[in-house]
Amino acid sequence: MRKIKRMKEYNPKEIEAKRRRIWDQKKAWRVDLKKATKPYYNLMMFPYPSAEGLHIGNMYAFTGSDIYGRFQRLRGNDVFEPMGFDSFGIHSENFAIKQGTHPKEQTAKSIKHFTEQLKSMGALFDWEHSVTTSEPEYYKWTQWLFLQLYKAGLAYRAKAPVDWCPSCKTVLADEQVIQRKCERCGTEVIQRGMEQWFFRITKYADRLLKNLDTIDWSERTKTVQRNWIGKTEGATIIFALENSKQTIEVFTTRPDTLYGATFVVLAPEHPFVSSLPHSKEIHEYVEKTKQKTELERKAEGKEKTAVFSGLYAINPLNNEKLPIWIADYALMGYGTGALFGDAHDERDVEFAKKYNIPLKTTVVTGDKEKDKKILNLEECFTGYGTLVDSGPFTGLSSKEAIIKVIEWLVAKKRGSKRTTYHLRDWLISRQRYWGPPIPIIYCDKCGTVPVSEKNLPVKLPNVKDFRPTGTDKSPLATVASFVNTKCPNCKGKARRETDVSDTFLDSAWYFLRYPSANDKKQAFDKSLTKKWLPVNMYIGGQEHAVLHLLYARFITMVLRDLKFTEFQEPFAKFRAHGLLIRDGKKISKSRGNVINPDEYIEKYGADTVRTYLMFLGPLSEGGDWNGKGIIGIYRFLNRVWALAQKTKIAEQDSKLETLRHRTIKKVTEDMENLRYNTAIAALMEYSNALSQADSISKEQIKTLLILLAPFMPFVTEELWQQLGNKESVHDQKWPTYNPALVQEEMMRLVLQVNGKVRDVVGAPTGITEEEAKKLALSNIQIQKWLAGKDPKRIIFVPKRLINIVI
RNA sequence: GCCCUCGUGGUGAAAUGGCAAACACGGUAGGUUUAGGACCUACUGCCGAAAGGUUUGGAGGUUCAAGUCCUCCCGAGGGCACCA
Repeated sequence: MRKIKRMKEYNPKEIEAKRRRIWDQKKAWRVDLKKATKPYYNLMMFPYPSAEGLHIGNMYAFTGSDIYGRFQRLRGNDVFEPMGFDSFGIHSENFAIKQGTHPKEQTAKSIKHFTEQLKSMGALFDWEHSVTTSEPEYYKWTQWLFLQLYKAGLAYRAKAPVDWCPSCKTVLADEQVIQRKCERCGTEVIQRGMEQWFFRITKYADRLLKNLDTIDWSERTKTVQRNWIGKTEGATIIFALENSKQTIEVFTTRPDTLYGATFVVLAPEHPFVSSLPHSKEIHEYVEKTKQKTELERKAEGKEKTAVFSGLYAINPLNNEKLPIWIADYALMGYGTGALFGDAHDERDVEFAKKYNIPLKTTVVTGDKEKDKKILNLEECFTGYGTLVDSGPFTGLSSKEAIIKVIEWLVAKKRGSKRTTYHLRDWLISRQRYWGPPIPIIYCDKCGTVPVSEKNLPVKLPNVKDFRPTGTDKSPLATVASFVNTKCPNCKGKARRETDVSDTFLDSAWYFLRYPSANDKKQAFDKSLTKKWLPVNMYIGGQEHAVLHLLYARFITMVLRDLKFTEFQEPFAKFRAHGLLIRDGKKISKSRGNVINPDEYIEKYGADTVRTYLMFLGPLSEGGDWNGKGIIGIYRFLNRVWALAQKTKIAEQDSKLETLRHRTIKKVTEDMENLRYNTAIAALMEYSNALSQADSISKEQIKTLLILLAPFMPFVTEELWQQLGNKESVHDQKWPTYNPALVQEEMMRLVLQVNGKVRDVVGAPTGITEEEAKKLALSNIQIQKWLAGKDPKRIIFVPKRLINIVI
């Protein structure tokens, strides 16, 4: 009876259903968060449950992360691997609009479908600690978080030029505008002056930058964040106005060129411009520029436009009179919104030429030919060089001059060192429906009043027409019962804020909620948080480098400053996974090349799909799914299955033992570095060797199953049980290797002549240089190539080769 | 324009400066099978009958030895961008 059962064929569908049932019953993924002694928080980026179902790209990312979690568990850690849903926000809302259903219904439906799919992939997800950002139990605490920032003076409302997406009908954060287009829908954004809520992330710019050196993240991701924060060192220079007490502050990274300044440019939005005596020409220019859309500006091909203000500034260095122009190539959002123009900046030169403003060379290279052109203004030199025609600074190098000019400015109180950042404050209000209402009340008497914490959550009302209005207001503004409220202060009539917060606020703290997911009294439990955070390993998409990952770091720093937590950085280790493509092309609905994971799981089982996805290439590089190769993995599983049915399990063979130890070493190292593709290859070699062997030991097959368990959780468990083991394969100890056994006794010694391989011979691994030389020089092939000549030099590389140079 | 990553067989890809193409897919031949599929064995970068030569986007360089390090160029992908 037993024998018949053992001989049965590999049937993934049956096995996976059975194993899932048993694991669910036993709650095999459960970890006691309070009692765990070796906490290991393995996090992956929770999905937006907005699409028709789990995308193969989601599965790729989750599998990569789950394998790492399973590996850590086998190494004896108490692994906490939660999963949840980022269900609030524009993604889910847009999908609901498209489907013609209410977001609330649609989200519930999507989550149900997603959960089913997620359960089929065989991950360690702890379903008792899941979060759904659109549930009041969750967003209550998102609102609480907003209030903490408000109280700390880090949330403020201000009127500012903001980016508005005409298609999504809401304002967007700076980070959500890519190439002046909406990150979600690709529509060109319009700049509008609107009063909006911001988080003061710029206050943390320096810390966000400096801390990057302390965390173990993919270097690529760090670079993107560094660039986004965009620290620039420079100086501000105070220009006095001619015949006036007023001054203008200008930002520059090149104070060494100040001596050669010939004009000053102000951004049209610069406050000084509006204070100018109103000439019609200036007024018209400013109005025209403001109305220009980005599209029109682009169509003009960056052609600079300007108007002369009629005023002059005085260069503090040499008292020269500089005309002040108003031009849209000066940007209010950068530096001080004002700049000085000189001959060592291409944009300045282009501008000066168009408006016939004189220029003056003050920096040269030292190359005579080149300098001739530079001095004649035939060529624009923007690099560092030596100063000429610069009064007391003449002869200095640019670098010296920068220091000296700043010293001079500071001494004369005409300027100072200054650092600016590309990073802007985080615009978090949205004129949409599907998000957490911002917990603020406006009272005519008391002004802006925060909702009291005990009255949270401010529940999102059920609105029939939830579509964006296109006005400056969220659909919530149309719900009188929501808007009209009492002032928490004076109990008088008051109005609620009707905007909701950005989805990225929901996801900026979800990892803090997971361990405390069922805590009704607080956002996160102090002792649980201390025990489990920061996250040990976070694997996710590189596309979130400047959005989610930056916001999460910011929120974590704020919470630490407010003494809620004790750590500055949320994710100790972060690794970005690559993109899964198909036949060399991006996978997208519009291309019609989407892959439905369900189909493949149905056909081959989740074990095969997981392993195939990881076999495509290194996780960090992504992979190219062409679907054909999946059969190779399926065959591999079948071979492993057949191998475990092998009855000839007997004594150990030393050759296989060497391979076993080598495989353990290779796989362990590859797992650590997320090089799953080569780990799988090594396991295939090991498995193939076992298949071909006459007899294999129990230890050898056990090693195979444990090493394979993170990749193929179902079939390894099934085979483990078939071998008569009572415990789960996933509760075993990761095998260790003996370094002494990794090395084979005999090796292949490569014999080279002048760097070319002429023969390969067997030799003892520990062969000495002398012995190797003898061996090589007596070799017939080598003698043939030496042709009687004496070697000039012999290079011996132990355990590898000997190279004879003639 | 600036910054980052990457270019290796028919395909996905391997390779601490030390035998290029591991592991797979596909292909060819053979075996097995009532047939199909599945499975098993051998071969499979290119030129060559063989000996041998040759090959990692291109051109140089360093080195006994370069896919790997350096310089320039070409191409692909990503990020930033009138950022002073």
